[in-house]
Amino acid sequence: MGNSRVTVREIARLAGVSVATVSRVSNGTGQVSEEMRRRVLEAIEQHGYRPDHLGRALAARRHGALGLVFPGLSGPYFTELIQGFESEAVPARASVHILCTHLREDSDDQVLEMARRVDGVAVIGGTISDPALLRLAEMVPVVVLAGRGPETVPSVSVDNEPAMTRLTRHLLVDHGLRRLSFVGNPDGSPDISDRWAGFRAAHRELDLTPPAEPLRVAMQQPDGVLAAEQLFRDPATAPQAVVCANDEIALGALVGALGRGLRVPEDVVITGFDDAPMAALVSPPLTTVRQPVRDLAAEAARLILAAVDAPGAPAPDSIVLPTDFVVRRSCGCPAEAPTGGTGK
Amino acid sequence: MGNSRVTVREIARLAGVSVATVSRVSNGTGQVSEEMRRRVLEAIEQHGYRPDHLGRALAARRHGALGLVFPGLSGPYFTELIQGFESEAVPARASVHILCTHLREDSDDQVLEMARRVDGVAVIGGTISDPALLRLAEMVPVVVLAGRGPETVPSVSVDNEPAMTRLTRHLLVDHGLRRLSFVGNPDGSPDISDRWAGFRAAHRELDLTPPAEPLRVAMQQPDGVLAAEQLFRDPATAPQAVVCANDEIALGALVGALGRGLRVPEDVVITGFDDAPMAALVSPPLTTVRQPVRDLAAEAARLILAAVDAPGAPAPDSIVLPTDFVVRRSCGCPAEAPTGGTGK
DNA sequence: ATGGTGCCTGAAACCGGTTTCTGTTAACCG
DNA sequence: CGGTTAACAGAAACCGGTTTCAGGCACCAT
Repeated sequence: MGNSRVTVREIARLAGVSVATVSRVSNGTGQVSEEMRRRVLEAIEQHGYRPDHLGRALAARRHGALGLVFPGLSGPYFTELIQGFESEAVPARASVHILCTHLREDSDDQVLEMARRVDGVAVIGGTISDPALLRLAEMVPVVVLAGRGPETVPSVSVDNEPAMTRLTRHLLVDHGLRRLSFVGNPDGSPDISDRWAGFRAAHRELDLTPPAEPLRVAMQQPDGVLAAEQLFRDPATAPQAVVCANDEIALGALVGALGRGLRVPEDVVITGFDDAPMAALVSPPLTTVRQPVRDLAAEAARLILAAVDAPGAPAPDSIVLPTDFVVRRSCGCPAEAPTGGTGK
Repeated sequence: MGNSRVTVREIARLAGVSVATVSRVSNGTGQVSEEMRRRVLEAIEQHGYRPDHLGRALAARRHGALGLVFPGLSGPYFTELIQGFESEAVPARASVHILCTHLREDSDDQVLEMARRVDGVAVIGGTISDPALLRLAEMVPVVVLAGRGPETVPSVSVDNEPAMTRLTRHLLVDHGLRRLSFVGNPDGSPDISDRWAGFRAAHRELDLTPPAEPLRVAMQQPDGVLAAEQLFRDPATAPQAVVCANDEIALGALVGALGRGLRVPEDVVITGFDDAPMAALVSPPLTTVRQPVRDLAAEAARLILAAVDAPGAPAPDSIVLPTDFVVRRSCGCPAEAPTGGTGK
């Protein structure tokens, strides 16, 4: 029993019926008499028959799988994405394929290759080129997750730019800070690019000149530590506030700043983006922007699943989810102040 | 061009040859005359033919995919695992399916279902029941990653117990500490169970009584913060050293301790396990045990791929990789002392 | 001229399912 | 009682590949 080598024809022979009947019983489709059903179910039960996924997939011309493509895996942000995506895929009986391109030379080809094994793909913004994205979209439904693609490819993202503008404005206006540094690489992903744009927009609103360049580092805690080291090396050029592209960097920067004996927020203000679980737990707690990461990925999965089920339907509109500005102590506010959304 | 709807028969018709010849050309198998090959390649090129993965998989009775099963995704440890696994799978042209069971009721069934879509599976220790593991092993090659399964299922892990014994002995003997707390849930995974065992073994070696119970928390930074809160609430019962089951917890505990105004290592010693990138960057840097997480997963992937290629071969032996004891300042040592392996 | 040998080629079977289409049977109706 | 219809079963085609097997042909040695 439990032998996965047993096929429809085998069951059909044992139950003394045709393969069509076995298929009908095992799928609950069509009309089957009580007597036949009983005989078939008995044979299925007795030999532990389970229809082969490949045979079924070939006949249905459907893989029963969704792809998720990353540049690289790092930090709680990505694990949240995966789990949000999975939470929608699994109930839909679709398995999840993942691919980390590591921004290798052949990333585009790898993604195209993956597309031939799944029914739809979500690509993290900034992972592959736009032309590749378009070719991908010809093959299977695609959505860009956390970022934007070409006009015709739907995407799911948050209102990065206004959120970061609001945060930056808070530092400039409410705290009267002037020398701000932005830490993160705008070329690394559309998300960061938007946040950098929001950061500069807040400066221009107030007729201030934003820094010409961000401090380009990767997105993890260690990168934040290194950034702090660089920013605070020379007290003369040290910023009053470090606006980090995400919480991971901010947490690293905080550790780095405290490690150098600086007080936060008295000597330097530090802010993040994401509202990762640690953000509320460090001392001082991190002022940041909460974004619904899991929902973001779940929404992407839903979009793809819908497109798979309704082929030929027009590509859905892009979705922008709202964020919340979360004021805590690392910006210099006395305590957890009231928060408000930035969504329209 | 690029149309994925074109099939072997279509190409065969266009090139005026049989499907067998097309198949031979596209796979480079068998003997084909130069003239035929040219005609077929031309047709393939012209119509952008790429063999369908499902058809091919069905004929080969091989999915070209490997599964990776987690209890849940969290922290750098798991992202490292995924990337290590992928680094072996991708060159072998196998895609990677992931499944987070979240320790749900139907975890076992979900994993069994996954097994029908892949050629082999790696299961993180402690994710599913032993009976399920055995049934899984009847279906496809399986290895337990970071943990142990039933005798007959090969596993890949590190020498957790001796490594933790060595670290604990260092605290007890070299630093003369006595009141140690272990933070982590031994029931959560075999890895942690072994580390807890190693912790106690070090006490018994010295005729000391280890704590009866660990402080059971989950494995992420926030859990470490909460643990610190609990441990240091009452100064009378506060431990002299906090031995954490992994670096994430230790980092959280460190943040929590510093946040309460405690000095590390003067007031309390904190140690980790993993040697995550942050371990070396915090102040004080974390004394910990380095384990080759990526290699661990890569090794698991290699084992599975070998088993898939050589069906019927006896299950390989389990593998235990060595670790390194990394002494830094959080244990009270003055600076980065010489390190040494614990592997046999 | 004959038989043997290798190289190519294509028809057909196969992988394991689903689905269409045809045919049988029984029930129902006037 | 004859005719229509609905319910059901099975043969065969299909999904898109690979592989076996038999045959055709050129070349070589006898």
